Amino acid sequence: MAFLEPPQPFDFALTTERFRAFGPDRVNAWEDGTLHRVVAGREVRIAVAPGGVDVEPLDAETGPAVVRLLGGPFDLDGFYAWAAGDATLAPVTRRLAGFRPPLSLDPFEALVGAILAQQVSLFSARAIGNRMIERFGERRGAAWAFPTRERLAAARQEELLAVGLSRAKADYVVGLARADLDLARLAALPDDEVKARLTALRGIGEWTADWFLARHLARPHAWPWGDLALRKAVATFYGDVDVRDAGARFHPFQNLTAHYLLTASRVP
DNA sequence: ACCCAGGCATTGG
DNA sequence: CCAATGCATGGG
Repeated sequence: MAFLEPPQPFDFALTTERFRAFGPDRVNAWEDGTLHRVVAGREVRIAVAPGGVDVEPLDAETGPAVVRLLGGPFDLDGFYAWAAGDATLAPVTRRLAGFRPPLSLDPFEALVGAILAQQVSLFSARAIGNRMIERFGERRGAAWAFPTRERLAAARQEELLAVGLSRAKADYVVGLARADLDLARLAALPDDEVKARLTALRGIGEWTADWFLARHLARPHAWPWGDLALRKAVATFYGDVDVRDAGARFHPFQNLTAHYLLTASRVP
């Protein structure tokens, strides 16, 4: 096992909590305290180590991917300094010190995962997603590679219904897979342009686009104000406020604020 | 048997 | 701009 130090501060248990919170995850598989994840076709194992993580195999391809997976790009120091001025957020950041919101490594995976999570509970979405991954993805050790865009572009609606998608979501997923849109190039565009390109697709609304900005592109200002769980979390911490407007209060750390409020409402 | 859960498109005001 | 409606599944 090779040692890798993500940006500090860093807390492995808090950062990986999301991979365990909603039932088993075939793509980010948790087994015996180790996170298993397929990167570029190979299984990578990630375990806690003093001051960082042990990664196997660690090379020029897996290292940067693992850092992103563990939320490396987020500016926690800046966030904590800013949050110290907010009487509600300050204790939350102290309690969750070192929590880095995990990032989706692949844009197609991020969008399909968000589509599956629309409207239903995350436990339900996870169960359906796991069945979809087992049918259309490929196993590599303890983890599964998420189904490729090409594979889902060729999927028949009936196959997707069989793993539990609604007819509408089956159409959304196949439509996205077949769409004439280079998902990797979205990373070069500003937030509102990314949202415009994505919401032009059937089945992708503002909520889905906001989570794509937040969890795949790590955009600091992403604020998924329509999210039901975020609405509850904001109500818990700030009372009866307009969640959409409240985003301005958290500028320029809306994304980290959303993740910290959500995790704080989940983790004792 | 209900009811709700980290939405969206469609239809009709 | 806003309200109502159907959607498929998992967990309580």
